[in-house]
Amino acid sequence: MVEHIYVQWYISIMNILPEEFLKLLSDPTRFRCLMLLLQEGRLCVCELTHALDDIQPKISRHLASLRDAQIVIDQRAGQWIYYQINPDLPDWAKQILRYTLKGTAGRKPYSHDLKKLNTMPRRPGNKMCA
Amino acid sequence: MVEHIYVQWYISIMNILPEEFLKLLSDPTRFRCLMLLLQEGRLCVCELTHALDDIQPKISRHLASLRDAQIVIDQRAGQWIYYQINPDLPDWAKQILRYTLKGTAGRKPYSHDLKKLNTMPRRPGNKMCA
DNA sequence: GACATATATATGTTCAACCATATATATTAA
DNA sequence: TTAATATATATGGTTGAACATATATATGTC
Repeated sequence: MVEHIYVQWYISIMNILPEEFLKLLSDPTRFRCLMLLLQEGRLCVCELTHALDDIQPKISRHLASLRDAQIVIDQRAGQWIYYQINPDLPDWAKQILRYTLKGTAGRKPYSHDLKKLNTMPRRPGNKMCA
Repeated sequence: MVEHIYVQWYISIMNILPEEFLKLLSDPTRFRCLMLLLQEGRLCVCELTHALDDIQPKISRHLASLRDAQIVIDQRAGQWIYYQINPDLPDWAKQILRYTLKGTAGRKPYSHDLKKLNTMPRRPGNKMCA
């Protein structure tokens, strides 16, 4: 007699509200993380910390808010926790990310972030993470 | 010898930053206005005020911030000032608006806003504006 | 004057930044 | 195996700045 309460959970990911989605995208730190994840697929906290040249608690906190909203998902691999954009994101949300990435093309912090990531000395998986 | 300073102005509209664009979209009031403008093309302040069922200074102030960022443009017609989405917006920004609109389909405040607008008693252009 | 819109000021709330600390895993050595 | 240490990530708690709201008032048009 109470089963109907749980039905909603199966489509919970489809119910991300545009207002919530845009709110989370509107923070520069979160946005930069998402742009990198969109291009790289899968990054751990220390990689994002290095790429954005910022402090770890800050990055971790923003990733947590993205995870709470199910915009990203996390996955532990040993010592590292990898984040990636939720593949079950509704199409409209994926398209927004895709076009925002176009908007960042050749722009100030974004292209630099990607360069910084790719020149990171010891990427995780190889011994230690910087 | 100083002409090069002014060259930048001609492409100023193309230089809207994704971070600025998303920040402005992240406010519910501004976002609801934009969704209506996207569907209706051209609306005055009193129409938006009626549709969102909110107070005029609030709507006006948010429209001003959108205008300052050149996301919308305004045009006076008698006592009314009409707003519309800037047709010179870069493609990525237009696409974002297009897909956010999809995200609002059948959602709580948005579909109601459009109904409220279309059932507005005296739309401007016809005598008085409610 | 009546209506439409804009702006000024004050107030309230949200939220990001920061520091410190906690948890978890890995590594090394005894 | 256990202990000690290093690395990776997460979270509490506080502060301050940004910003949205509300009220009042100003400007502009008919």
